[in-house]
Amino acid sequence: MAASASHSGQTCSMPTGSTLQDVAALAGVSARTVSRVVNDEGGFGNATRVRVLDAIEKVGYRPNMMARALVTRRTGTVGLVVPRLVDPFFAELVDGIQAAAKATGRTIIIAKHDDDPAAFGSILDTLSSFAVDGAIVYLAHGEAATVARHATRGLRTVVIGVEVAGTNLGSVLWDISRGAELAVEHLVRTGRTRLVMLSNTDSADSLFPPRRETAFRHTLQRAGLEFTEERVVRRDPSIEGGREAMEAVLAAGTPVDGVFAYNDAVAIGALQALALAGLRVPHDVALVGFNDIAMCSSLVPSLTSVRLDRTTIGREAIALLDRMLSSSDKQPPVQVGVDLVIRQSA
Amino acid sequence: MAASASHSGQTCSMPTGSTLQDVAALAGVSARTVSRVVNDEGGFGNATRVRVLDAIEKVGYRPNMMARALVTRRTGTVGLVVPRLVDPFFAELVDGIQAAAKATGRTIIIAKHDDDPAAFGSILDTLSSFAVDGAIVYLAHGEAATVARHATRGLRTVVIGVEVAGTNLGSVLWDISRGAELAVEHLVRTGRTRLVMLSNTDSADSLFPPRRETAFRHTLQRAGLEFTEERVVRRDPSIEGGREAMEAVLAAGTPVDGVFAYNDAVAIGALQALALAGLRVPHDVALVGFNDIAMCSSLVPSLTSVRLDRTTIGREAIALLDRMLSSSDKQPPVQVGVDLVIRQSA
DNA sequence: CTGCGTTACGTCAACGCTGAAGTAGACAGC
DNA sequence: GCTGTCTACTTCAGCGTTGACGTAACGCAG
Repeated sequence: MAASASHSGQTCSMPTGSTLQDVAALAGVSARTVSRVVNDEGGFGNATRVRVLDAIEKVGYRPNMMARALVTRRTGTVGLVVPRLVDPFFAELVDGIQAAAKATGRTIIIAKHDDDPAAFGSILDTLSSFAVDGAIVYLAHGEAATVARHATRGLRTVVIGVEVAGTNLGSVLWDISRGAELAVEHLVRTGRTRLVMLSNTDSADSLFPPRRETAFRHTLQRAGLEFTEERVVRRDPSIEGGREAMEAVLAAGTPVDGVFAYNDAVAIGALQALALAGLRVPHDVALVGFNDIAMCSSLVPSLTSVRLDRTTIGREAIALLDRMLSSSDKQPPVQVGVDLVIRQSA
Repeated sequence: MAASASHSGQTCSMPTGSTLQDVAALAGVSARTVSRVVNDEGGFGNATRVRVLDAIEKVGYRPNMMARALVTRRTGTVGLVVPRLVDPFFAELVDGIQAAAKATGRTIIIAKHDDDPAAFGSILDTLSSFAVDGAIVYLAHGEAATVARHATRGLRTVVIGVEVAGTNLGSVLWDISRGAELAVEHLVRTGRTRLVMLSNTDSADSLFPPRRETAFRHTLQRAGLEFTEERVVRRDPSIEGGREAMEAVLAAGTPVDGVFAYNDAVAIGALQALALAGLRVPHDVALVGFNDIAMCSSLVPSLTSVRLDRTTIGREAIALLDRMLSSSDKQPPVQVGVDLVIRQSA
């Protein structure tokens, strides 16, 4: 077949790309041999290799991943599930993971769940359908059970950010408590004594312990500074929330010369509120954010923040998934360090 | 086979999820019938449907997309290629497209090319390998030829943001010139007469015409305001670039009471520079951004900006791709409206 | 010249699914 | 009763690829 390839051999509309068969026919070998060359399995002569490679070039052959995946059960694809893409933290996280995946020749399928448990479940179903080699997920609230169930069914999964106990999930963790300590210690060390934390409303009732708040309290106490409940103000962890929280602190007349924000967005909001109130940062009030999103260095004043290195997280997550794919032993959680990036704001 | 399903029927390690065959055996019908039920093709009795659905539930069957795609040549997947994910504009664009895709039951594979032509090409190759139904791409500089070549090979492609002439690509466009006009007209209408544009260095030599700059010049002229070259300052289209550009304007002593920024990041930078210089926005200087990223409404003062509605763009891109998939006729470009969102800064 | 190992292939079946075509039974009309 | 039409199925092949296995040709030791 396809022997009608006349001199120019140009098949006009190539609706379904060419296959191993086409290449084989042109090169005068069997499809199996072409497959061997494509996958560099060895077991072919050099002359054959050259002929096959030529033919591949000529017909523009691209391996069909669907067919390959059907037989090998590996797609070279990793599902990545995050709550949101518009949040710079997650956008940068995705970026880091994708860079790491690229380095190991994997493709990433990104999905977002918007903290919707139903969406979360169906995303995992879809990923299974697509026969991803594994998944890296940042959990929706309380969806640990769902992800654990899928993992039991065979989806190798790395959870990032929290440890889910008693399952065969992998974990890549960072020490939020330590990060918060670093931030507060820095404020104390630079002479701030009237500290306030702008926290997340979720912290009050979250399934996860309010690690930043706990660290804030303990670090204050260790430093011999008084902790009172009015020194933690909780709002939505957004710019607006941060602005409101800071305004609330100022309106309440709480004396303040240092602020630890739940995340960088909150810190940005605080920066706005302080500017509106005519307070200078860091002269009057020092300010520390959390996450170290890219924008921190672009602010005026630039924002001191606790850094979670997304490149490292990505690399570790992919590496852990690799280990989980090549061995079914339970893999220990991976800790990624946090550090404080000191800029102008504190 | 698999008749060993004892009373509880629990297969412990389920490495390769169950198949149509497994369901068929349990329900006592042929695999083809199960397939019919799964795809709701009709041609089965109600009793059978219930039995099959039960069996599906029981064995936890999930269709294997690879196998299905191999036969049907449709994966229900769309490749989405953007330059960057960390840029809020693209993050929001991805969000909009993904929302639209979800509504039509599609899955999105996201890839980023970082304006690297080599990466761009290999991304398109990968997408072809994965047999995506189509692709939505935001071009890297000058990669129109690459995308056109892939389109010729059968990859249905929608290009967003620019029109690529003389090809079988679809386009979703927005009228940047009109957006720039709206912005500048607004500044003029509100009594600003000493306008400055903070532009992109690329504008000078880009393959794309510098539409914002042209519109700026023409709108000034139409309004009877003098245009001089010093009224356009070009820098990197980032926060830092915007800050530098604004500082350059102030340092040069160019009189200014209105600023049109290349994008919102530049506007944010300008906002910083103006604040540092003790100028109030909008009292002393009015400021308009471009794109209307989410953060515009969170700034202080909130930023007036030209809105490109990402939800609409996403919906139109997916709809256009749908049309391209169901008909091989050349589809006309789709225009998405732009408008000006007036906030505090102008 | 035989036996055995190695290299370089080819052949065949299978992955899980669906399109096409077939079949068995029920039911209607004349 | 015969034909035709419909419904509800079944059977079979094949999508493009790779794993398992077969085999022809060659080299080389004895």
